Amino acid sequence: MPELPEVETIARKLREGCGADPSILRREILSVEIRHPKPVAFPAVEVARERMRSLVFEEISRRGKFLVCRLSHGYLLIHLRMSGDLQVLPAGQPPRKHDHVIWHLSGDADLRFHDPRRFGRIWLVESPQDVLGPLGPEPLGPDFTEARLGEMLRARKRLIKPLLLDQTFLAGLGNIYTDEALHRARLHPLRRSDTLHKDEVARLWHGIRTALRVGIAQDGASIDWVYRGGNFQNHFRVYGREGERCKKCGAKIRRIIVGQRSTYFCPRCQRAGRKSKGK
DNA sequence: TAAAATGTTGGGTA
DNA sequence: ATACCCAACATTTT
Repeated sequence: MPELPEVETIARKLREGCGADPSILRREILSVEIRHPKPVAFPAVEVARERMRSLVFEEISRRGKFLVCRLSHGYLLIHLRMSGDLQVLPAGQPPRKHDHVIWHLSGDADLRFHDPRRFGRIWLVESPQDVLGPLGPEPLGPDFTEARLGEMLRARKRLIKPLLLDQTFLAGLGNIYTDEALHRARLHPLRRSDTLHKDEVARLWHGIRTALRVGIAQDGASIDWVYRGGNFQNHFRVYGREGERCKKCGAKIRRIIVGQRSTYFCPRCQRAGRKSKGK
């Protein structure tokens, strides 16, 4: 479920703790309980379990939609995909349905990977680049400039929405924040990437960064059956609002399918350019 | 009931 | 090589 702001929020909570939930930093992994092998992408399940034992969580960060845990040796990388979640619970609580991996930590705390759809994956690697290498730039990073975005867009001939969802193009946007960013930029989701003018590139750059920043400020979104405290769902301008009024112009929000994904936009604010579909 | 859900990947086509 | 389409993964919810 999570996109960049949700993963950022989870990383911060694991790092700093959250209310009664303690930080997992400096805690030692006493043992790892793998109740379902599916999420363990690398190395083999038993090897991963053995290697994690006695390691310590030294640093928690994020790259795109990946949670990056630097351990006292190597890195634990976690991708939550559609329905994954990470929670810290007091030791000794019985596992719940869909708790697939449980790290038993020093100080009587457990870290749990909970994932009903089981699309999520974890990796234990020496170098994070092995997994994170193909990712595009960080949209909130210092090297992602307006000029860089313009060059990136011009180098491709793709529809803008599927391109923004491509993690090798830009790391961290998902279906929600892409639609929100395009609305902020007043760009139609079917615009072709190499047709954007300079001011449109600037609007897109600001739209992407503002949507993500607001999402992070709201602790991410909590929708469907996963509630983890975020509030961004109450700030959606277009996502999930088919038939409702655009908060900017009052037109009815439309829903179309682009690249097999629901796509919400305002037909008045985000007018399609004449040559937007190419051909 | 059928459809849809914050994601990615692999296979096929042009 | 690039771009695009579809199916698949697995479960829950509306």
